[in-house]
Amino acid sequence: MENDDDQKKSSPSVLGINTDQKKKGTGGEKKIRNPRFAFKTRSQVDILDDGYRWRKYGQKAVKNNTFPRSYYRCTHQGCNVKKQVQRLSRDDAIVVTTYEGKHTHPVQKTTDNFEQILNQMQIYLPTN
DNA sequence: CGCGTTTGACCGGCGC
DNA sequence: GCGCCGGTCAAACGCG
Repeated sequence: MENDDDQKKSSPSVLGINTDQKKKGTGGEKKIRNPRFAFKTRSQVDILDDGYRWRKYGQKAVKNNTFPRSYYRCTHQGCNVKKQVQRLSRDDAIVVTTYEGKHTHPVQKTTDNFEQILNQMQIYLPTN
């Protein structure tokens, strides 16, 4: 078998993905940047339905925090938006939701409840 | 049946 | 040069 490479994993060849994750180019520079903004919400659950569908792709513990952080990604065609949810170690009742990227599709669910959540959430603009 | 979720393992970059 | 950390992906399973 060919094992040449047995190395496993690897290869994302077929995926072809892309996105732009990091790439450095030579200068080219893309115009697009990933807008990042975070929300501080007071909730007991990290799953806040903002009207979009999210798929969890990982969970890792954070330093300085006894609670783990959850990574979510938007499952829309052409919508490469990423979202991360983290709980404050000091206030387990506070949930911080960070959105990265911009949605290319409009929301059709508009959860009214979400509107109420906005009422409790505070906006955080990274020192960006 | 399809989708979403979970866990483990791997990779790259950086520091010293 | 090496080790460490963070971050992401893959596969498999269960549910409605």
